[in-house]
Order: sequence, then C-alpha cells, then structure tokens
Amino acid sequence: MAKRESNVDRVYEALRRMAADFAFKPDQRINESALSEVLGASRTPLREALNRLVAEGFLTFQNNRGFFCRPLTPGYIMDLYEARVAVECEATRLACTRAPDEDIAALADYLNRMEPEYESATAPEELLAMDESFHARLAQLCGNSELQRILNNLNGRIRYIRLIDLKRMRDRAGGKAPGDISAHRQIVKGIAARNTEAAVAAMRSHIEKRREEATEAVRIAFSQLYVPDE
Amino acid sequence: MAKRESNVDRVYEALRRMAADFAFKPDQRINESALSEVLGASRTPLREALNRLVAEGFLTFQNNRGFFCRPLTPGYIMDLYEARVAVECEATRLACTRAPDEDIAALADYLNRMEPEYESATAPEELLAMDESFHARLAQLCGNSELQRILNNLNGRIRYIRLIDLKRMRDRAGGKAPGDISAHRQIVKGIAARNTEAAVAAMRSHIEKRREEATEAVRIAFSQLYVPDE
DNA sequence: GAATTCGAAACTGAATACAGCTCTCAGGCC
DNA sequence: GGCCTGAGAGCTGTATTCAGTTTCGAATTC
Repeated sequence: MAKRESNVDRVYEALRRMAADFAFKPDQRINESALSEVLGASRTPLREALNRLVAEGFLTFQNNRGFFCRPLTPGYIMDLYEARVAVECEATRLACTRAPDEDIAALADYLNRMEPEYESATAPEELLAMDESFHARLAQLCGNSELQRILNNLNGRIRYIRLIDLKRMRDRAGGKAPGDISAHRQIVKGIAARNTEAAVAAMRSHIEKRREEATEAVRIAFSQLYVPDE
Repeated sequence: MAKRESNVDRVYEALRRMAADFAFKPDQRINESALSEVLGASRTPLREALNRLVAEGFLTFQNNRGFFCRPLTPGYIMDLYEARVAVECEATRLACTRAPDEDIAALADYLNRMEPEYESATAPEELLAMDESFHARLAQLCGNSELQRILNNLNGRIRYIRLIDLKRMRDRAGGKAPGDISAHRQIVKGIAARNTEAAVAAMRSHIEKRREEATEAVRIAFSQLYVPDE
C-alpha cells in the first residue's frame, strides 16, 4: 500500500501549490472530505499534510472548525517582504565573509548565462522562476541551511503576490517585464569585491523596492481572486 | 470526544517540549505506538502533531521509516544562531524606525523592573526565560508578526544549547550566572535614541558572543545526553 | 567464523468507522 | 419583522483496523 513515494508527500506537494496559488480563497474554510476525494487519498494522510502546512504558515487551523486558507492583507505581505529583507541581507553578509571565490564566480557565471533568457522572457512565471532561482543560489552561498529553509518558506507564501507585481510591471512597461538582472549583478559585484556594506545595501534596496508595491498588488490580487471569472 | 482544547494541541505542546529538551536523543527514531501510549492518545492525533514538528524543524521524517529527532551538530547550532542574528537585527532596525515612543519606554521599564530578579536569579532556567522574554518583547516592538514567528521557532530549537551555555558561564563565574542585562540595556538605549546603527550593532554583538561558544556547548550537550546517568 | 538468506515480529501507512461538535434553517415566539 | 430555539445534516476528532514495509535474528552456507 505504501509506495516509494508516500501519499502524504504527494498530497503535501499538491496542497502547497494550491495554497501558494490561492486555489483556496483567503480565509476560506477547507472541506476535508471533498478535498480528499479530489486528491484521491483518505482524510488521514490529507490531515497530516494540512498540519504541515499550518506549521509552515500556509494555512490556519481552528479547533473543531478545521483548516482555513491564510488571510491575504497588505500588512501580512509587508511582513513577508520585511522578513525576506532580514534573511537575504544576512545571507548576503555571510556570503561576503566566507563564500569561496569559485562559488561566487559560479553565481556570476550563472547570471551571465541566464541573461539572454532573462532578456527574452515575457511570461511573468518564467521571470519569477529565474528570479527565485537567483535568490536561492545566493542564499546557498552563505552556507547556512536554516536561512535557506526560511527563505524557501517565505518565497512560497509571497509568490502569488510577486507574480502579480511582475505582471503589473509588464503591463505598465507595455508588454515587457523588466528583468531585475542589473540589480542582481550589482549584488554579486558587491559580494565578489567582498564589500559587505555595498552588497547588503544593494540587496536591501532590491527587495524593498518591491515591498513598497505590496499594498497595490494585494488590491489587484483580491480583484483577481474574487472576480466572477477570467 | 473532541473537547474545547484539542488532543492534538495537548500532544503537540508535550512533544514540542520533549523535542526542545532532547528527550529524544539526536537522530533517535521515534516509536509511534509507544509514544502514543505515553501521551494517552492514539496514533492518529500523534502523527498530526509529529507532522507539525517536522515542518517546524524539530523532527525529521523518512518515508516508511517514521519520525526521528533532529540531529545535533555544531554546524546546525551555528546556523540557528546566525538566523537569530538575521531576524533580531532586522527587528531591531524596524523598531528603531517605527516603534512608538511609549512602547520603547515600556520595554525600558520592563528591563528596570526585571533587574532585581535578573541580578538575584541563579537558576539558568530562570535566566533563560527572562532573556527570551526580553528578546520576544523586543521583536514585538517591530510590529512584524512573521519575524516574531520565526524567532519563536528558532528559540525553541536553540533553547537546549543556550541553557547549557548559561550553565557553563555560571560554573566558570563560580556559582553566579552573569546576566546580560547591560547588553540588553544598550540595545534599548540605541532604539530609544532612534540610533539604528548603534542598536543593531549592539544586538549583533550580543548574539554573536554566544554563537562563538556553540561548538563547545554542543560538545557538553552530547556528554550530558549520552552519559549513562547523571 | 563471516557472510547471506529467509522468515517472523514489529512498525509504519492509510482507510474506515463512529462519536461529538458546529452550522444551518425551519418553526415558534415576542 | 426580528429573535430565539432546537433538530438535523454535515463536518471534524480520534480510535481502530489491516495492508505493506522495514528490521532483526536465527538458520544456513561458504
């Protein structure tokens, strides 16, 4: 019955994606029976996966009332962006201090190789994937798996809003989403020069620029989530 | 059957405490049936609680092999301390920027009121509780609930080692554990003066001072955990 | 004596069953 | 009309059950 890849893991992955994409509307109550049918598993593994997601902040839980989607408010999103600043700036600082030269060079290389894709990509999903990938690699540089873990969690919860933000930028710029590759370059440059203050400042301003748009992005998110269709 | 206070919550709290105190030895496999009897609940709610703790990093999980206690290594503890630096320094920075004067004053007040207790306390457990309480209050000042959440999680996982560190300091100082109250005062002073750089620097050095002893503390932890009996 | 294989015991994985709580809505009351 | 009430349906909480996997030791072989 139990296979190599557990049912809970499969259910968990599916649910994490659904929660990240707000397939459940903010504050929506989650019906376990219905969901277990959709996912093709019984309530027992489903509830185990739901409990993990509660611990990760994707869902909330009320006794005898069950699981709910996390709320979506500007304040919540701002908090997530600020937490990202905390984690990524410290990761940058640590990378400046102790990342091996060759790993830094590899990251710079990665940026160079990705540039064509970055410049040609139009789909916000692609851009976001590349952006997240860069930030994840940078976090790897610092060699601290806790910071990586926290960042991964924050990114999952903020992804939906970042996607909206990218779409918004694309629409404003007239069909072309602006890659942040120059900002990324500046950060890597700072790290390569072991110039901690410069690298951290670049990272901070890079993230905070997006944070300022959180309120507007949440407004758009709501209109997308609750407009009847399309 | 289901009461006001759920069984899962009760089991979860008990397990969190056990995991924090390394009632399970590092890497030890956890027997669900035995544990469910000890805790007076069936395996279903137990597993739900265990899953939460996996998501929080207190335990690990392997398919078809069950739950294990998290490992305990110097590197892991250093990572936790570094993550604390990230979170608490940013919390300090935000507090400097936007905490209301009266809240800062309240924290300073709290420090004054606690001073006698701080000076007279000898039990490391008490000292640690007061120290954690101060840091939690400071994190509240920044008004970011994500940073508070992350800090709470990190503190839970690092507590055991911090306790050992305090005991070690007490033993060295000859029966009296040194309160860090002066360091705390300096941080609050920086915040009250809205001197961001000073406050953050004070916080950073306050935490990093402890981090440097992590390796030694882990060594002691191991000897305590594996010595036959006291 | 060491390595290997096989089988039983112990354990985990997941479905099911049912008890108890919550929510809804019809009906009665003010 | 608005508000309370209570029964019923639906949902959650948890124990139990059994299938499938891992583990461990004894018997066997080299």
